[in-house]
Formats: sequence, C-alpha cells, structure tokens
Amino acid sequence: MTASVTIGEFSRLTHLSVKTLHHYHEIGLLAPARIDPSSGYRRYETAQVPVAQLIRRLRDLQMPLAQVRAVVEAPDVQTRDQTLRLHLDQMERELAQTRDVVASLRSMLTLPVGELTVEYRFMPAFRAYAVTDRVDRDSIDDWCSETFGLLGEIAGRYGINATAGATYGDEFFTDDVGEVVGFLPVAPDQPALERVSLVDLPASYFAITRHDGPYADFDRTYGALGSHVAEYCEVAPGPIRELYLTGPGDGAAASDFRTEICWPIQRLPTPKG
Amino acid sequence: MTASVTIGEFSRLTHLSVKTLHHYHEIGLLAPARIDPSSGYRRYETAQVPVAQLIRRLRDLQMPLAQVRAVVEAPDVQTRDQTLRLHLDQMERELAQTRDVVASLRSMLTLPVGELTVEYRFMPAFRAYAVTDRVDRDSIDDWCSETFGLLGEIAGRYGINATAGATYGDEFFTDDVGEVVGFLPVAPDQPALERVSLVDLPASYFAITRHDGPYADFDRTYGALGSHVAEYCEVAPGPIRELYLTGPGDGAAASDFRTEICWPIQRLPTPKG
DNA sequence: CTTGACTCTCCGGTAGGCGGAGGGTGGAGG
DNA sequence: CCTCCACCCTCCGCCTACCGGAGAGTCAAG
Repeated sequence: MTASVTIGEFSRLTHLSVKTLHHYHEIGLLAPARIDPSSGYRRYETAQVPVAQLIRRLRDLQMPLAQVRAVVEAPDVQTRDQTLRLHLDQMERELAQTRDVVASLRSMLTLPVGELTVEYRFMPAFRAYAVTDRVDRDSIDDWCSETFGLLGEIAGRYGINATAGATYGDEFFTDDVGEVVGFLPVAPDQPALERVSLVDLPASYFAITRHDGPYADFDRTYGALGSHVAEYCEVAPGPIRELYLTGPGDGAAASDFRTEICWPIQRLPTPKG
Repeated sequence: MTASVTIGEFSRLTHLSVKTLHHYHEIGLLAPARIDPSSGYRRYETAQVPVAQLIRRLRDLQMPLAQVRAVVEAPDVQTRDQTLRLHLDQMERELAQTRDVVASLRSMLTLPVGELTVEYRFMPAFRAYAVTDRVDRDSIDDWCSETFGLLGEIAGRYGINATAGATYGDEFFTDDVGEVVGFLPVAPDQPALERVSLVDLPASYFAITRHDGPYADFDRTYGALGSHVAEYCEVAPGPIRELYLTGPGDGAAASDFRTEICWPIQRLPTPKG
C-alpha cells in the first residue's frame, strides 16, 4: 500500500525542496515516518505525500506555517475544512483588495495629482452614539462595515439624520493598530442604548478636505492634507476624523464615495505665512 | 512650498512607521532631506511625501524593495511608468493564478481523490522540433504559452499532426528552476528550422497516467503517480515527460485539458510485488 | 530646571527558508 | 573488496523587511 522513500525521492514526489523538508521536520510539522538509527537518514512513506502536498498548496497561498499546522493537525475533517474555508474566504477578500490597489495605482499613473482644496472649520463639541475599539489595520474594512451597519440601523430606527464619521488615533497609522471610534452624532438629550455607547466629542479647529473616490486612495489625500497642515498650520493633538458624506451604506459606487478628512489644528492659520 | 518635519511627523503623513523610515534611510531608498549635524535628528520635507507614498503602495503590493528602488530611481517618468505597468501586469497574472489555486483547493475539499489508472508503455526514440531553456518555475506559464504557440504555428505551417509535449528535469521541481524542453515530434527526415532545434528523444519505459483538468492540480497527480512508481516500479533517471493531448492551444476550457504524465522507469514492473 | 515626549544608535529577533562547509553513507562498477 | 559518486547528515550563517527594546541624547513646555 505504501513505500518508504529517501528524502530526495520524497522531495521529487512532493515538489518540496530537501531544505524545506528538513525545516518541516525540525519544527515538527511533517516528520519522516522513521529515521534510520545508525545513519540518521530520514525515511518518508508515500502515504505522507498527500499531507505534504496540502502543506505545499497552503504555503503557495502564503499561509503562515502556524496556520498550516492548525489545518493539518486538525482533529477531524470538519474542523480542518472549516479552518481552510475561512482562510480561503480571507484570501479572496485580500485578492479583491489587491486588485483595488493595483487599479488605483494604475489610475495614479495616468491621472495627474488633483488640486487640493482645504477648508478650515471650527467644529463644536457634540454628542454621538459611538463604537470604540482597538482595531488592527488589516481588519479595518470588516470593522467599519460592521460598525456602520449597526450605526446605520440605529439611525434608521430612531430617525436620526446625521452624517456618521470616525476618529483614528495616531497609533492606528504609525503602529498599524490603534483606537478607532465610529460615531453617529445625536441630540444632547438622546437616550442611552445597549449596543453603542454615548460619547461627547471635543470641539476643535480642523483643516478639512474632501476625498472623492474609493478608500484605497485615502493615503494620497492624507499625505496632501498633512503636508498642507505641516506648512500652514499648527497641528493639534487628538485623533483625525473622517466624515462619511457618501459611503457604501448609501448604495453608491466606490468612485462616488465622498469623505471629509479632518485634521485637528490649534487655530485658524494666519493668512500668508 | 514645502515644510521641514521630524521623522515622527513624516511618519504620520506617510503612514510609514519610524522604524521603516530608519530602514529606508539606512539602505538609501528614502533619505531625509537633511540631518541636523549636532543632534543627528532627521528632517524630512513635505515634498518627499508623494515619494514615500509611492513606496508604501508598492510595498503594499509586496513589491521587493529592490524593485521599488528601481521604480523610484527611474531616470524619467516614462521608464518608471513602464516598469510599474509591467509589475502591475505581473501582479494581475499572479492574482489570477492565486484564484485558481484557491478554487482548486476548494474543489479538493469537496471532491474525493479519484482513482489512479496507471499504464506502462515503452516509448521508442523519436525526433522532434524542440525548444530548450532553463526555466524558472514562476515563469513556466509564460514560457509554455510562448513555446507551444511557436510549435503550434510550425505544426500548422508544415502540416505536422503530432501531440506536443515537454520534458522537465528533476532540478525544475527540486530547485524551482531547471531545464525544460518543449517538443513536437516529427518524421526522422524532417528538415532543420531556424527558430527551433531538432533533437532526438531517447527511448524508455514509462509509467503513464492521464491528468484531466487544469494545470493547477498537477501536483496531486504527480504525487499519486510518483507514489505508485515508488511502490511498484524501479525509477529510471531522466526527465519526466508531459504529453499535451488537449491543451489551451485546442481552444478547450481548463477543465477539459487532458495531459499524460510519463514517469521514466527501468522496466515493466513484475506483476504482483 | 525638570519633565515628558521624541529621537538617536545598536543589538537581537522574526519567518521561512537557501547556500555552503565538513563529514558520514549506500550502492554500483571495477 | 575497494573505490567512486551521489546522496545524506548537521551546523552555521545569510537573506528580506522590518519590529522591539536598551541606553542615551534632545527639545520644548511649564
């Protein structure tokens, strides 16, 4: 039913390099069926080929070895397939995202840098329903769709007609993980709810510009606005705000999204610097 | 027009971490505009933001820093955009490929392992038009479409009615790069041509199985056939052959591809081992 | 003058291996 | 039986693209 082969033969059967097999043995992911006690030679069984191939495929998909291990060591087929399916879904989302970045980079090649229109605005303090979390940058899309799904639902139920927004702490950008607050402005006498908290956002001056288009292009607008602020304003501490004038919740296409990006500043800049 | 900022501010403008900026400085990819001689503090210019953002985007697409450097240091915009467009095309091909692997992995989850039908056959020596190259595994798809495009064209022009194939040296699988020979069998008196060489393929016994479906699933059939050979046959040296019974050149869908995989063996196996 | 936020350099570690040195094995041919 | 060569072993360092932290210097506000 099954034959014993040397590491070189096994390498040919699985298309994994000898070095890789050594590595997988060392970390205990794929140990040879037995080891010759005198020579130390590894002997693999042909029955191990399918496992090795599964590992190879998962690695081809950039799955980290830790996750690969979770898959191949899954106690039963159901668990294994479930884990796998999750990763595949994940992969497909990332693929779509990469496609977006590629597309936006392409458009960046053909389209010139647009003019930047910056508006200075004082935003008074206001109360809002809010969802606060420490969010990882990789999962911000999921988090947003969940959060603004919830806030949108609440807005509909209570007849709140306000523009939702979010604040992003500095660490979110610099450390790729930080505090994010999704908010929906409400009247000061709005009652508390279970699923969202009630917060007061502080007043501040802001340098504001509108970003038109998909979120994949945000970095350019951020950079342009940030450069502008660095040149003409005094930066104030506190998180950056985004106001989602038109977003996915409005059933618009990504190219029709409208977002205001609000950079906190100390005061209105003096005309001419 | 431009303002000088500290590394921390620059980090916020570009969403690159301070550590990353240090790194880019060290390798000379993105040096600060100037360095304070007394304190050693880096000072960046806001004019550097777009470059930094380009780098960030390219890194998001997994582009190695060496290539990123080639792009940002391109002498003119034409060169740069050309390099970039090439990489983006490349990316999109890889994306498509990844999608295929994901799809095949999904089907692997649902479909059982098929029966393996192995046939033993003696293949006499024959002459063929051939294209021989040292091919990298990453570029095998491109190489094949080019090679078999050429061979197909020649077959059409000279009225050759034979099944094209290829041989793959061991190193192609074990080292991810090796000699590949695309061939088109011809009569022994076939005249030489300019664009392809004329080679004689040696006779050998083979263990042969037919792989039905897209090439992304090859590894399973390879593993199954290889395991079979390891159990029942004596492996012979020499490259593995593939015969493309039905392939992309025949206008078929990937699921209708038919390929014979031929594993060289010493002799016909003795019935019952 | 202190405090706290920033910044500097240097060292070490991470994943997932690759490449090579130095030395032991195994089977085939002579 | 010997020798040869291909194969195998372990160990060490290197690779990319950074991250984390230590220890020390710097800057601006209070």
